[in-house]
Amino acid sequence: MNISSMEKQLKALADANRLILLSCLKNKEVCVCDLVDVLNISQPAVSQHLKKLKDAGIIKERKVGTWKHYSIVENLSPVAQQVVDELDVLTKCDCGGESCSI
Amino acid sequence: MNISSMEKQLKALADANRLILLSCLKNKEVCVCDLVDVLNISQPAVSQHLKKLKDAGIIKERKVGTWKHYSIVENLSPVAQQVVDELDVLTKCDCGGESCSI
DNA sequence: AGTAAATATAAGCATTTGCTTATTTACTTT
DNA sequence: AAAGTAAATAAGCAAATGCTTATATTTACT
Repeated sequence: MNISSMEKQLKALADANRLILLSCLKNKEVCVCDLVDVLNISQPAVSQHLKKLKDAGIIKERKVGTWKHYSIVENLSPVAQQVVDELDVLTKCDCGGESCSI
Repeated sequence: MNISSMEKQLKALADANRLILLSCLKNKEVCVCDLVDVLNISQPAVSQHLKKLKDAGIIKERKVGTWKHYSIVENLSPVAQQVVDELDVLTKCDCGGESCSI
């Protein structure tokens, strides 16, 4: 990987809120509404974080009606994979509530 | 590793100039004067980048007279190690010139 | 068609970042 | 001691970042 695409991925990863989002997404698909509940920031802020992760090729989205389900891409770069591996799974955002039915 | 120390390391790594510095330091010790020649930025700017990498626990310094030699720490965190592994060695900054004798 | 819900985008603002030039510190050499 | 060199620190500034509120877009439901 060249320096500039590595920089882009690292910039996307170098934020506590985005790392928490990735902890939520580790091993599962989660919809935006549930991710919003995890962080104490507004819905647009979460949306902007997700966009940054998506633009860096770290997560992908799947549209399901009005909802959007995000998940970590399959073939992550070695660096991004290592970051995700180091994160603890955050079960706080497991689905099951009435708000969202994955 | 917890989220906040991981964030600090990633922030230190998420910059093209600092990645280039790490490419120079890969496998060897280099003095500041030679690192300054590699990047097209001022000496103080390089010094600030090195400080950020040092504060994140990624590089260390060794004082030799008036010079300071920097190198990558031995027991790098898994994430930082993966980043360094992905970088190509930059031979441009190999010592040998008259300015610095490591 | 009209309303509601989920998400994205736009605009604005405070903080952080990365650079610059100027200065300071520490060491070496004469 | 005085002068020179290597590196760090200080101060200041433009650009980038992360948040906010407001608005737009898309889909679902009645």
